[in-house]
Parts: sequence; C-alpha cells; structure tokens
Amino acid sequence: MLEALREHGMRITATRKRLVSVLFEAATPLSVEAIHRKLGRNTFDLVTLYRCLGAFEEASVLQVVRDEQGKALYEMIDTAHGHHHHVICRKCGKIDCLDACMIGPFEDAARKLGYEDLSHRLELYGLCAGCR
Amino acid sequence: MLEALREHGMRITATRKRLVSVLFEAATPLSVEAIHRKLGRNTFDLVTLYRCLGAFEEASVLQVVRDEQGKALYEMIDTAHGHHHHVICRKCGKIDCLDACMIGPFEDAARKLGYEDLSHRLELYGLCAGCR
DNA sequence: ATTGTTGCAAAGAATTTGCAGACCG
DNA sequence: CGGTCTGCAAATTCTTTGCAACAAT
Repeated sequence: MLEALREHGMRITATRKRLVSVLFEAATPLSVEAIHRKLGRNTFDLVTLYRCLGAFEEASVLQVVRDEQGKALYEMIDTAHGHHHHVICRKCGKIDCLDACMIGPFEDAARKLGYEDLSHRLELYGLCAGCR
Repeated sequence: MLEALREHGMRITATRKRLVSVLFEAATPLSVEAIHRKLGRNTFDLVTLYRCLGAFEEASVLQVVRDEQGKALYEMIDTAHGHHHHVICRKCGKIDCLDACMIGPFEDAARKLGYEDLSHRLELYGLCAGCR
C-alpha cells in the first residue's frame, strides 16, 4: 500500500507510515482534526497532515467522504472492498458502509445529457439506533 | 414563496427580495460568490448574504448542492419539480438536473443497519459535451 | 547528489460574531 | 413600538504558501 505512493514518485517516510497506520486502524472515515488528534497534536504538524492527505488523494490511495455540512472525512481505499457508500449518523457521527452501489441508471441519464468521465458522490444521513 | 419565510417568523425585506429574485432567475445552483456578484458586491453585504442563506435554508426554501470539492451551491427548492439530483461539469461548472431519484435500495440497506430519519446527498460529476 | 518532505511562521480564504442603527409589521 | 435585519469591524476557523533544514533513494 505504501508501494502505491512510491509508484507515484512519493517517498515513504516515518511520518507517512504513522499516518497510514492511523488511517488503517480507523474503521471509518476520519476528519482532519480526528486524524491530527490520533497522531498526537504536538508530534505531527497540521501542515504536514494537509500535505500528506493531499498527496495520498493524488495517489488514489485515499478517498474523501463528506458529512452533511460538507466537511471532508478521509478513508483509505480498500481495494478488497471496492467502491461503496456510507450512512452517517447526523448526531453522533457514526458511519457504516453500504456495500452495493446501484447508480447505473443515474450515470445513464447523465451520459444522455452529454457528460462523460463520470464520478459521483453519495452519502446517506440519518439517526443511528443508539441516537434515537 | 416569500410567504414561507413569513411563516417562519422571518421578515420580508427589500434585501431579501433581491436575493430571492437572483436565486429564482438562476437556472442552476449558485455559489456564495456567484450570488454576491449577481447582487452587486457593493450593494449587498456578504455577511448579510450568509445570514440570509442560513435563514432560507432553515425555512426549507433553499437547498444545498455541493461541488466535487465540497463547496456549497444554493438553489431554491422548486416544489413543482420535486426532489432531484445533478450532474456537474468538473471543468466549467455547468449543472444539469437528473429527474429520477432511485435511491430506495440504499435507504432500505441503511434502515436495516438501524438508521432512521434518512436523507441523502448525491451528485454526479463529469465533463460536459462542451468541455471535452 | 538529487529531489521530495517536514516544520515553523505567516499569508490567505471562508465563515461567524458583536453591536448599534435602520426597518418590518 | 418591539423584535428583526443590516452593515461594518473584527474575530475565528480552516487551508495554503514560502522557505530553510532534513531525509529518502
């Protein structure tokens, strides 16, 4: 996985290894602040964090999910699980994965309008069992 | 439509009327800057714009769409057209509406995980016919 | 040795808050 | 009139940039 970075001409540093392990151990997408907290605010510069996240996204090893307010949450792309979407609790922030992705019909409609090279973003929001 | 505001205890001012007409005349969702530009940067305070947009959203007369970078785009809720999604060109920002919303299966999956009171956000991104 | 990476300081952008005067109803 | 709304100034928060020292390959 770190190899993917190397293939994009990026270097594997101790700093990045720490970041990768935090992202790996997290079961769900994490906000920048959450990541920074887990890394230890004083041992990992926030600027470096932004730059690493940008680099990882660039290398396509990281994907961005957004909460209802549009804030970015980062998650390693697990090639084993493949493309999927999430349900996010709007009260406690809990996140679950939904496995199927059935947006084919939407993409067909978009292609009919002349769009190509399509991607999409879909998140569901709700109240989880524990927050009701 | 301005009535909806009144019903939420909000007042109808000349300022708000101007904002509503800008939003109405726009065929597609607009960013804060775009709205501010159309209103005339010097004749409408940006702070007031943020506050009005917040109030309109609160009153459920305005909905938020997000571009690929997560930036908010505002659109009046047209009760005639109902719930729909968009395709956004990632190069020129052109936006088209997709009429069908076939998100039922996703919601079923989320309910099975214990979530209720569901909402969702879905946007497609691509390159429009003119940008290829 | 070369080139990417990091931390610090500082700049910049986006959004919010406080407050006094103006305005709607 | 009473309660909102507005504009201005200023504070926050979030993110990016510049640069010199440092480290990976």
